[in-house]
Amino acid sequence: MDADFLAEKEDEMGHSDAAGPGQSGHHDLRILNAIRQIIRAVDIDSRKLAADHQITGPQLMCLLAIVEQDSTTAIEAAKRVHLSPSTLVGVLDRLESKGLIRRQRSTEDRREIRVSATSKGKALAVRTPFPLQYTLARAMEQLSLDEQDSTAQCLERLVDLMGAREMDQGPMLEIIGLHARQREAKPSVR
Amino acid sequence: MDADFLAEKEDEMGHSDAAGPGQSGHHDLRILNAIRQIIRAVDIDSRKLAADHQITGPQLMCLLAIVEQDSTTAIEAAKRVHLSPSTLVGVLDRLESKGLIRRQRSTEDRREIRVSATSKGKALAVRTPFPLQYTLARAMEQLSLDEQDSTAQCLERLVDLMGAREMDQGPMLEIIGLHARQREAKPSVR
DNA sequence: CTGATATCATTTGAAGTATAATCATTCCGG
DNA sequence: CCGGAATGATTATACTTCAAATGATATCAG
Repeated sequence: MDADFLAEKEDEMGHSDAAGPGQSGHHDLRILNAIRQIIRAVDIDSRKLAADHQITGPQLMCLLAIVEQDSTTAIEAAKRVHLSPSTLVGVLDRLESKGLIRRQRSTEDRREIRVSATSKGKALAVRTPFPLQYTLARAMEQLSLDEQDSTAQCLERLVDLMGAREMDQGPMLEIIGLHARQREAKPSVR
Repeated sequence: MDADFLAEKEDEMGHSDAAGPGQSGHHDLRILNAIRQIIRAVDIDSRKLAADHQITGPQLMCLLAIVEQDSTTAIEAAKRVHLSPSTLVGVLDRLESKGLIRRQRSTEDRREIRVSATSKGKALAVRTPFPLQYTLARAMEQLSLDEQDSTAQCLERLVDLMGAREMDQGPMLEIIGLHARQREAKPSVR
């Protein structure tokens, strides 16, 4: 499989799980590789969604979050869709220029911008299918419900593990830790 | 979990999420949501990698693919790293401007550009761990080998189902012995 | 040989994404 | 009340990513 051409290098570097000589060390790289391909597929499909419905995946996600709440602030919406505020601004710009949302400066706290969906935006939100991109949807069709569930769990756990880490520690600390690991070839068993 | 705010809407609005009979329900949405968070985490980590090693994740992936082949064309490299040609050009531009790779017009077929790593590029490729981003690496550390494997299988199956693989059944062999070549610092250009 | 077609690399244009810096406003301690 | 810290939104900058259009070259049919 494709990941192998990188996995080999990993072994040489003495990275993680040195448990299996020559074999077991490349799970993480396999995963990264798979993720990159999934990223690409999702991105490509988002473009198709855009061609069909004049709205991209991320835009639809944001619009749905806004419709759902009737009115929110940018920061609040950003948290909801797991995007940074600055990213969200760009998405909101595009949604606004399409007339799907509205921005109004809050009267109480003039720093805030209240964001709400226009009737056009609400209509689109109702009419447009979920931002589940086509290829992913097709892939899901081929899985049993149990498999879908386990796939979801698998990914969600990954998200948990990644997210939980990030909150608890200073970024510098974790980087230093990783550097140390490079040299030690420390067994990465939990 | 965060995916709920969308799953809820689904029920409410009677959306049947392309995957078929209503009850396959939120699995796919959970998955899409998880994927988006993973995308974000990988992206954020790529920035940390860049801060530490002056090279981003995608750039390093491309550089590794180039180093490994000694010399290749843009199209060939693109297939190898699962990127579109137009995407690759940008990455190559940055690698070239950092002096890590070299571009030379092929003499036999003047349409082609032979891409090869400079000694500086090779050195960096050997020295830099691998493009496994930090947060993902940490997440992996917390999983048993079995869990890592099942996670990898899970993602790879998804990739397979999505058909993201059909594009590249290219030659991914003769990779063994990559580091041997790297260590020898053999400059031979075949 | 010539014109049509295919292939390779690149450019163009657009979107998504992040961090860091900036601007405006609010809040709060003295 | 005032000045600095905190907060919300945005801008600036940079990178990744794609499809579509372009330019240069090769290949092939006639």
